[in-house]
Amino acid sequence: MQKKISEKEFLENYRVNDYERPSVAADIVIFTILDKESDNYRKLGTKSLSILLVRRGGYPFLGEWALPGGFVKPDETVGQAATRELKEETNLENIYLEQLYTFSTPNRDPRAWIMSSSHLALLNSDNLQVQSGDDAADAQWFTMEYSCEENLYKISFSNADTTLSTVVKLDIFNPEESQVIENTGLAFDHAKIVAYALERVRNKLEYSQLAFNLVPEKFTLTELQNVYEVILNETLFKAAFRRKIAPYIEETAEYQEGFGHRPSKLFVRR
Amino acid sequence: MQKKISEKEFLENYRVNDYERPSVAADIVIFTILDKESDNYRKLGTKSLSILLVRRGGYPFLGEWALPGGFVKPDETVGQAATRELKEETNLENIYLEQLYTFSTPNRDPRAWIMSSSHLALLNSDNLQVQSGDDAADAQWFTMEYSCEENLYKISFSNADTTLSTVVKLDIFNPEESQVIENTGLAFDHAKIVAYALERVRNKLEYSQLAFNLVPEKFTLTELQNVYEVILNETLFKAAFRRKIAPYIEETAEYQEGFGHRPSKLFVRR
DNA sequence: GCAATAGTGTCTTTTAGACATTATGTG
DNA sequence: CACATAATGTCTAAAAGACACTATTGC
Repeated sequence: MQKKISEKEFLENYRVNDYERPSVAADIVIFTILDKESDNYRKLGTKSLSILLVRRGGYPFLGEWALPGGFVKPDETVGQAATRELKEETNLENIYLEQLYTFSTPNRDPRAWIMSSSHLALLNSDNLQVQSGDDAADAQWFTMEYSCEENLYKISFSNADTTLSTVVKLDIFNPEESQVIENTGLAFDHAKIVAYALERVRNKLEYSQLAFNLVPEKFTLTELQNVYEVILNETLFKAAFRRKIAPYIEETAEYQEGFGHRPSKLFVRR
Repeated sequence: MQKKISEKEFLENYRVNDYERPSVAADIVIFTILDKESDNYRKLGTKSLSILLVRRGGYPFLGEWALPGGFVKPDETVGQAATRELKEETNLENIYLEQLYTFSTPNRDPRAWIMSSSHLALLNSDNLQVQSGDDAADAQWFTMEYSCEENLYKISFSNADTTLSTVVKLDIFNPEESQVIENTGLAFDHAKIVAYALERVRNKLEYSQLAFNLVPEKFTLTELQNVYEVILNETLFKAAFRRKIAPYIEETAEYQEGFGHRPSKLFVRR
């Protein structure tokens, strides 16, 4: 039957409505390393992994906190939608962005059949100087603390006035099958998405150069080491760390001065 | 405004048609290791990485070869859709399946706005004894050969009567932006998807236990080493290989006999 | 000078690379 | 018994782990 008509005719007669279609949203897990400045002029600040969340101003999950995101339009890819949302939230462009996973459990959104193509974005402290975008009325940075044993992620999120917490038994092969054991304040299935993003970052840190996206263009080796320590939740040996990253960095002639200790050399990514 | 109505009212009045929606398909890159038996009773067969492709019986891309797949239904996840398609194609269940990437370039399908949530499935030679499913009329195994230098993948696919080939400059951070430099016989953007699947398998082989999905439940260490060699496109040192995988295997009391050489012990995954 | 961090040296332990050697079933 | 593969031993080289030590700065 089909062979009797031309491809042109076929395409003109194609009826997209023969199949039910989902809405597709692009959601973004935006991580950065925030620095809590020290009161002691000698000491360095303490760093912490942080995430940008937006307060929901409408139903469903009114008043809870969600990942930034929005619906994908017909003239863009899911990645372009995420880039657009990122710009609207943070006013930033040229940010590291990678696709994470497409969450598609039929009832994950009470409104309708809505899939979430989730993304991971990493900002460095240079980026944070920039003010937030138009859509960011209720966007806030939360510092994260977590523990993870046998894929049981216990995560807490804190800002000046709020603390959220969640416990997720992550299924690393099939993140949608993860069990949300406890969850206070995170909307939708976003606890699963955040846990999976954290898992991804922890893993990729070890076999890729992801960490450079979380430090400024010029950075000290201690800053870079802090990124690893804060994400991996462990302290590393300085000498071993420097040996390991040596192939990926290049020293500059500049130094970071102004603290009560020996100035540190600034490096750039090779 | 929204605060004046209840969540129940909001959900009842939610109009999904306010936004345009794409169709979403689940496509599957199904890899296995095929064994070409040797004519010499002493010698072992030569293994090769292979992929299952289906010949398109309708427009668009009539007569070309495509990944198995189909549209996602409203009561299933993209993963469940992939599992269902896999069953229809191969008649197999409980197969290793992981989500690969969601391809969503607006014009990637000439019919309409159709995203592809692509998946990776791995079969072992036990699985291959099973006959193919109903939908598999034109499904065929192609053995693959490839080279890769600086993410330039040159891949050829061969079966008894056909050879396809493609050259893809893979963008590993953003696979949709990969350049298809040459492509004979693969439909849609499936060349990009296959190249990305191959990249994923090559990488994951090194830091995960993916390889065990490509050997039978009981396997010889040479079989397992062959999986690595065929996928990584390089020969490995036997002693070093065995040291490295020792923590992940457990020996059985059984041996594989019947060849003109010393029998090899059978192992299982730990 | 002291507190705090920067940067390096070095010893030990572990892991990986490269062969070489011994073992064994089947025609 | 010869062929082809199985399995292991061993020497060397490289990488990782664990500390200790020296170098600088601002107050």
